[in-house]
Order: sequence, then C-alpha cells, then structure tokens
Amino acid sequence: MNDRIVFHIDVNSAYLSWEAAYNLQMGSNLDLREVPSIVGGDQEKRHGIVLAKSIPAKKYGIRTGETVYSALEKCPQLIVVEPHYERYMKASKAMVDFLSDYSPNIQRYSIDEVFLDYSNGNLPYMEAAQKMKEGIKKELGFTVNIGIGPNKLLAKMASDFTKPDKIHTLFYNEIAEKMWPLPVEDLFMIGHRTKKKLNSRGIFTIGELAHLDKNYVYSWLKKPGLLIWEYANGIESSDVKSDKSKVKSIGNSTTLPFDVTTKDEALKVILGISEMVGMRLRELNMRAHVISVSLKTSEFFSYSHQKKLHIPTSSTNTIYKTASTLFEEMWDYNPLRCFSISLSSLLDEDFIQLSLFEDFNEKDILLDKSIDHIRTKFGQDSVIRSSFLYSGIDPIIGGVVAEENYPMMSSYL
DNA sequence: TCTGGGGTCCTAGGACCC
DNA sequence: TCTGGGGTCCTAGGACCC
Repeated sequence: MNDRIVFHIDVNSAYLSWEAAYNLQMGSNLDLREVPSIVGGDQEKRHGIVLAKSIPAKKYGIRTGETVYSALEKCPQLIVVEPHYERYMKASKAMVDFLSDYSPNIQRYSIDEVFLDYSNGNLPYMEAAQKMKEGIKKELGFTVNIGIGPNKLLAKMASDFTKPDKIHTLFYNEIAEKMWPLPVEDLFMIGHRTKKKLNSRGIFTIGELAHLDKNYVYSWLKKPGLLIWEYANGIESSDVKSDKSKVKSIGNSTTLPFDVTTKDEALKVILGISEMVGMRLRELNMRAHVISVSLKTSEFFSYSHQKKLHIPTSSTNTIYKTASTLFEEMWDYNPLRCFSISLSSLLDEDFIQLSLFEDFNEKDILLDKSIDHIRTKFGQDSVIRSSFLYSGIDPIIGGVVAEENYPMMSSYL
C-alpha cells in the first residue's frame, strides 16, 4: 500500500468566525470571537437554537444545538447574532479556492470542512499545513484547525484535538497515545445513543472499544458496530473525492412561527415546500421515484409517510398532490409545528427519456420549467400562486442557501 | 421555557414470489 | 395441513453527521 497524507481542514467556530470577520471588515471594532457570543436563530420564529458559539461563550457551558433561551440563562450578557448563510457560502468558497493552490484533490465535506489529499504535495506536509493555516488567517480573516493523517478518519480526528488555530497529526503509531485515551463519544460516528450503549457495557474510551473482539462488536451492534470498531483502530480507506458525488435525496422543511391546526393551512405549507423541492430537483435535471412527508407535532412527536410513484416525476403538481394525499392519510389533527418533504430514489432525466416511461405530466413539467426560468430571471416571488396571497404562509418554503448548490456531505467518509 | 435545516445510511417487518 | 426458506421490494423509524 502506498502511504497517503490526508489533511482535514476545519474552520474554527465557522459561522461565528465568519460573522466576526465580516463585521470587522465592515468597520466594527468588536471582534465577536473575543466576547461571549453566538450565532443563533430567531426565537420569535421558533428557530431559537445555538448554531455556533465563541470560545468565551463556551466557557459558560453553552453548547451548539441548545436553545438560545437556555444559552441566555447561562450568560445574560451574551451577544446573539442572526445567521447569514450567503456570507458563509462565500467564505467557504473562498477557502476552497485558496486551498486549491495546494492540491487538485479536495473534497468539500461540508460548508466548513474540507479533506485535501497531500500525498503528492511539493512541500513537507507540516510546512504546507503551516502555510495554509497562516494564509487563510491573513487573506480571509479566520482561523482553521488542520488535522494530518494517513486517512480521512484519522485526519478528521486530529483536527478536533485542541482548538483554535492549531495543526495536529495522527499517524498509526500515534493512535495509542493520542486517540485511545479519549472518551468513546469523541470518535466520529459515536453519538448519544451509541455512547450510552457502550458505557452500559463498561466501554468508556476509544481504546477500550478498539480492543474488543471484532465479532463480538458485530453481533452486538451490527454494521455500525463494525464501522466504529474499525474507526477506533484507525482503519478507514475511502478516497478524497474531488468530483461531486451523485445527490441521493432532496428535502426541505420548515418550522412555522405558529402551530398549524387546519387542513387548509397545512396544504398551503405543503404546496410551498413542493415548489421548492420541485425547483431544486429540476435544476439538477433529475426526477424522483419516492416522495416522503414528515410532520412534527407541537409536542415534538415526529412521524412520516412515503410513497413510491409508478413513474418518476419532477412536476411540482405531482409532488404536491402526492404529498397532500400522504398528509391526509397520516394527520391525526394534532397541532403541527414542522413540515418536511423529501424526494429520493432520484434518476437522471436523460435516463428517463431513453427509458420506456411515458410521463403523463409532460405538460406540467414544461410549465414548471418556464416558471423556473422566470423566477431565476426576475426573482423568486415574481410568480406566486394566488392562494398564498394574504395567507401568512410563504409561497416558496425552504432553501437555506440560495443560488449555489450546497456541497455534498455524508455522515460516512 | 424552549427546542433549525439539510443530508446519508441502516434495520426490521410485512408483502409477495419462487 | 401440522409446513420451509430465500430473495426482493416497500415502508417506517432511527442513528449519525455538519
């Protein structure tokens, strides 16, 4: 096997750093990174959770994902700023552009993380990492952690060690010393549930997991068990994929500022989301075979229904009709706070046209395409359905990041 | 009291076929 | 009728990631 050198570059407190850098550029003299601050959603819209926190905020015990309300209880003088996703996309892209000078082989793993294959790099890897880190700080105004390892998993684990603005290595001969003493939940792919399971059988460190019998772990935790056992032993061999992988599903969801209690309102929300997922699907020149609707009640109970269509579609109308039927099948008249529609089993349009499918909705799709065209040219609200007028519900719902396609991210490497 | 949005992959049970 | 199994498809739900 040839030795690989993989870098994992991770923006420190990404959204918060980007807000801080933006504000400084705009002439502010307060650096959000130096005071207790968070990026958080609007509580009045019921979006009030912590998306990112500064290091001073972390010292108050504030954690990503908790409510803004409880963060403010922990630290009343906390500064809360709203997220601006377009800014983050720009910052993310600028970082990828900067890094592409160092290697052609870059995988954009999420908005704030990239893998970079430096196996064929010109510089010694430490020197290269140093240059990347300093260059990003100087040119783009934010700091990153860089993890270096023989595969993606170890590089990713390394970038998580101590923060911010640090470079760490994690090669095979360093696993026992640097990774095995860590608590199991620090291992990639071990979440809350798996931590509890492992702890209940006396496994508390990554090293303890690594030393278990592989077959025992498999019979206990099945495939995910095998995966985390391999990760605990530093075993992982996926490629740094620079070409975009195929999209597997497209979904949009919304939490409304108020509970929905009538079918009429619910169907408007479903139509609004159908418009968005349909638009995104057509933009990718794909059609979907499976449509799924999930609901969350005001009590936070979630449930979903899905349907496989006989003929894959990209028509907003078909998506809406199918989603409405699914909704009516499943709704038990409890007040609803969140709606989502997801399209999966996606196929390329070209493939469909060559196949034996005869789409009944060809006219709908042509109409959708001309509406898409007008919306692209004149703005999303240039064409809206009259039923939305004065309804208090947005005619097109979802789409955190406008314009650019969100980079692909998988929970697996 | 308050709890987002966008993804991927896996499992288990039932239907249906041979 | 006291009765198999294997394979595939479909659906609902859950685990994890950022």
